[in-house]
Amino acid sequence: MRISALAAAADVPLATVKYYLREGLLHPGTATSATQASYDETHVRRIRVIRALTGPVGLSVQQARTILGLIDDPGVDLYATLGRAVGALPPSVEAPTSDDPDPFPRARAALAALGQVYDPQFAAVAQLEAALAATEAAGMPLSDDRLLEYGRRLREIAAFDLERMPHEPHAAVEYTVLGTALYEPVILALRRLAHQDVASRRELG
Amino acid sequence: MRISALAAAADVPLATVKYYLREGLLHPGTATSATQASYDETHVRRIRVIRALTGPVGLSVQQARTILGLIDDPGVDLYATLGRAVGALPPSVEAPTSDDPDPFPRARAALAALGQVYDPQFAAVAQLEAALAATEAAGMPLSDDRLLEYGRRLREIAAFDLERMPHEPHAAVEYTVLGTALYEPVILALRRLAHQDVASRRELG
DNA sequence: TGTGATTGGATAGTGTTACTCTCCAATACT
DNA sequence: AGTATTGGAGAGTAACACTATCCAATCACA
Repeated sequence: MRISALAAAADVPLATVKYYLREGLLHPGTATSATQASYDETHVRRIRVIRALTGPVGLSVQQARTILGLIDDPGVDLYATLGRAVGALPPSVEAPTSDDPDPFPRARAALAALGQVYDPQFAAVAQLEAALAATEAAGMPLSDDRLLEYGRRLREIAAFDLERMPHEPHAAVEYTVLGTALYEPVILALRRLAHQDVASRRELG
Repeated sequence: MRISALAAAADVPLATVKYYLREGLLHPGTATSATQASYDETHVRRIRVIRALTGPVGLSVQQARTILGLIDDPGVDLYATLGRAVGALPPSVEAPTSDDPDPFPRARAALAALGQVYDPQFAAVAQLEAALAATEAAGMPLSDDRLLEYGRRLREIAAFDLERMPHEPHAAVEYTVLGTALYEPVILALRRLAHQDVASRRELG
């Protein structure tokens, strides 16, 4: 398959395929001559993953490159790999100043209330802190009972996710990293739709 | 309070306050002379909401303007207002061609499986369709049991949200619109952290 | 009452991002 | 033989969220 066939198969403009190659999101084809290379199904699949990540998931090309890099070449430690992947996911928050004795007061309190263990280095802690700070700044702080409700339901979802994790290490990384990112838009859409469903039932009942 | 005091109180650059005024995200102060206007606490709060929406929630200035406009001036119909608000939230998906007999096959099947009623005009339907299409394109389609699990937990969360909705109409709009947007980053962060917590318990146990 | 700072407002400039366009010489097809 | 397409490089573009510069009209204080 030549580059124009690849572009057609993945349904993206040729110039965009060239752009992904240049940016290192897409692995080069195997060169068959000085001005020709051939591409295969792995390239088509890769482009589809790139579009999924930069589209619904909302990643920048830079973030997508990081995520894809982790899948292609995961470290030995699945936990550390997932940590790096979560750090690349939006919302990106900058690391706190290292001399701050309590950089995440809201997140710390919330996780304590939930009884959850966590690694303060994990990017999601800073993300939770920023999200909680935003709710307060906007005048709608997260109440304790809401935190408990959300935390409980999301832990049930997380437990389900982990039950389905493949055993083979490479597949596990791909499942975990892509599953974290790809299912998030589904979760948000389902909550928005559930609001509508619950509201309509309440009106009628 | 003059404009520089407002900028200091809300902790944003003065030039940015002027930008928000120009873009219509922030209501003008009351003019006290040809070159002076005075601002109050409502302006400070508004800027905080703007920063919350354009920061952790990840809205563009354009999207934030739409959301804020709906809160300021909601229609008589809460349902329609929420629908418009959800349409302004990312991920933005374009409306399907009107002559397509079945524009949302995946979302339709998913909502049928969940037994949920929905309005096909509701933007979240198109968002769910795009999110499901992305999972398939990336080679990780959402299985039926996962859909059921996610749908059930999110409906529980949605029911909780609605229970806490204020009765006064204006407060209800603000709660619903801001609550949908502001709590989403919290939900994603909590899922990411729950993965870590559940995984660590599993290893130890 | 002078005088330096600040104001609201308008206009233009900046850096980033995700493409998109244009060229090019070197093949490939017919 | 001649037209078309290729991979690759470079520059261009449009949108975005500020940010900087100006300006004449006040204002605040000495």
